[in-house]
Amino acid sequence: MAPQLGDKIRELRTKQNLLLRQVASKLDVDTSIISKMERGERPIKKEQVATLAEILNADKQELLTLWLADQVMDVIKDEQFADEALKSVTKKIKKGK
Amino acid sequence: MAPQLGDKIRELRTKQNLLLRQVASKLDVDTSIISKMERGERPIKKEQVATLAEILNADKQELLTLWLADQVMDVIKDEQFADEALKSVTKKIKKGK
DNA sequence: CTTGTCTTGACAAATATTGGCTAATATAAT
DNA sequence: ATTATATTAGCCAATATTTGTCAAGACAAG
Repeated sequence: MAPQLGDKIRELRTKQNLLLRQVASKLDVDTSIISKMERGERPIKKEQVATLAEILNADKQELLTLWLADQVMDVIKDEQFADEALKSVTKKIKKGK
Repeated sequence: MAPQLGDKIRELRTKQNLLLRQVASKLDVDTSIISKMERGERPIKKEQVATLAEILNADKQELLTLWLADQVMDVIKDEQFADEALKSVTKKIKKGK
């Protein structure tokens, strides 16, 4: 199953032997913030995702899609009629909105 | 296509010849707020949807589903990879999250 | 022109979000 | 065990967003 964006970022970072503080300085935020982002404790801003893709040499589109999926999940988690609503939205956007 | 929640509410209200201020008082908000809710200019709170279903003798589940679809739309509108993200989320929730 | 309904915009108060700091906790090496 | 480095947790202040209230405007009916 598709991971959450935070998991993906941590995976990319550790595979390249980068430290939190190294990524943090490039992203210009405190180390603790990145740590929280990776663990899903803090939301990640869209522009930050793009920057992270560059820092980590990752596919920007892939990360942005994960990011968006996280946003959607935030909205529908714990919702009883999530499936119905998703279906309806899917239809709607296929028609060019 | 499924209407937005606001449209549906206005439809229900006018068909029953109810005035904004009548619904407003039952919902305990200012008239202007309802007006904006119906036109999608102000977000509607989840609890308010349930109350509105009672006031308007509508199906609570239907309204809540419309409400949720609106929430999702807010997130994905203007997003390039909306379809991809939606697909992934749909899969994820089918597996019981 | 008066009345009633609905809409709109401006404003302030309340709430939420954000990031930084610092201290605490791991983890690893010697 | 001590040192060095990495990560995480908690709290605070600044900022942004949301919220409701109010007054004024638009519009139609009589």
